[in-house]
Amino acid sequence: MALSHALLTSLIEKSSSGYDLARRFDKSIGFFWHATHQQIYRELGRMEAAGWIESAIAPDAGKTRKRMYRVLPPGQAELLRWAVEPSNDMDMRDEFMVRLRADAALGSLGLAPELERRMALHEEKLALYRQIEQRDFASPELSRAARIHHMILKKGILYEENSIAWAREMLGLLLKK
Amino acid sequence: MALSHALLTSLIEKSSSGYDLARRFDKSIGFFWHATHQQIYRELGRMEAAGWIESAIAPDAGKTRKRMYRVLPPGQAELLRWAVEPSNDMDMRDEFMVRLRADAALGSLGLAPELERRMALHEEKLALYRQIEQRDFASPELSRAARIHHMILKKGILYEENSIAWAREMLGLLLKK
DNA sequence: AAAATTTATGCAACTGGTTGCATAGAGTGT
DNA sequence: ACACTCTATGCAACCAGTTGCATAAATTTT
Repeated sequence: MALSHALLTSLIEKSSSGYDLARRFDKSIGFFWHATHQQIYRELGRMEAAGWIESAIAPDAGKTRKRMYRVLPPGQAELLRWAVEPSNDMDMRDEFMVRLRADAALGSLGLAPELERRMALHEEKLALYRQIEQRDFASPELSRAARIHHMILKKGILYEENSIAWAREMLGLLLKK
Repeated sequence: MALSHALLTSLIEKSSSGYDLARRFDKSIGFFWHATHQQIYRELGRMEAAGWIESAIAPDAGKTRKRMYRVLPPGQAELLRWAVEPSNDMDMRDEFMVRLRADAALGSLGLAPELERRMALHEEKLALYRQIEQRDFASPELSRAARIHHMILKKGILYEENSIAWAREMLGLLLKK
C-alpha cells in the first residue's frame, strides 16, 4: 500500500497533525494520490501502532484534541525500503471514457455539456498549477529537492494541457452534424 | 459504480461469456477501466440478479460451464440513465510520484533504473496503440462509433507520448551530477 | 500416453476506499 | 447571545478491489 508511504514522506518533509496532512494532501502529493481525512486518520493510527511514527498533543492544541505526528527511525527505514521497490503502473480509470463508449454503442447521448464541464475543470487545475509554478519554481537556482518537486508539478501540467487539447478535439466530434 | 456500466457497454457491443469479457477488457475498455476476472464474474452475477442481463449456456459450451450473457431492456435503460450523469474526475494515482517525493526528502535513492523500466513499458504500450490505430482506424471514412473509438485510443496515445517525454526529462535530472 | 497450458468458472478471506454520522472547541458575523 | 463556519478528530457500516485457492474440460506440447 502506498498511502502510508505517502504519509511518511509528507511527515518527513514536515511533522504535522492529521488535519494538516489532509489539507496538504489536497495540494501537493494529493495531485497523484488522493485520500480522505478518514483514510488518513485510520492510517496514522495503524502507523503509530506499527511504531513507524509517534504522536504527542500538539503545542498549539489548546483544549482541542490536536495531535502532532512525527516519523520514527523504523518509519524512515520502511520508507527507504519501499521507495526502491518496483512500482505499480499508474491506474487509468476514467469513467468518461466508458460513457463515451456507451454513446458510441447506443447513439448520441448528448455528452457534450459534460465534456465542456470537464474541460473547464482541467483549465482551472492548469491555471492553479501554473500559479504554483510561478510562485515556487521561478528561480533559476533550485535545490535538487525543489527540482524534483517541480518535475512532479510539470507532470500535472502536461496532463492537464493534454486533456484540454484532447477534449477540444473530442468536442468537435460530438458537436459535428 | 462504473464497472457494471462498462460491462453493459461491452455486452451491448457484443454478447459474450465472462471469460471473453475479461480478455476484451484487457484490450479496449480496460485501458481506462481495469478489472480482474474475479470482479467481472461477481459483477455479472449481481447484474443478472438485478435483471439487467440474462445468461444461458453458451452454444459452444460443450461439457464446460461456459455461459453467454446478453443485455436485457432494463440493463440498456440503466446504461442510458447512467451515461448522462456527471462523471467523477479521473483518478490520478501514481505510486512513482510518491517515490520521487521520498527521494527528494531523503536524498538520492537510485530511482533511475525504475524510471527506465517504466519508460520502456510506456514505449511498448505506445507501439501497441499505434499498431491498433493503423489496423482499425486508417480508413478516412469512419462511422461515428469508430471515430469515437479512435478518439478514446488517441487519448491513450497522447498519454503515453506525454509520459515518455516527461520520463526522459526526469531521467536527465536523476542522472545529473 | 502423460504433462503442461489454456479456457472457463467460482468461493472465501482480506484490504483498501467511501459515506454518513457524531463530537467539540475556536473564531467570525449579526 | 446566537448562529454559522472552520478546525480537528474519530466510529461504524458499507462497498469495491485484490489475492489465494480450487475445479474441470479442452487443447497443445513433449
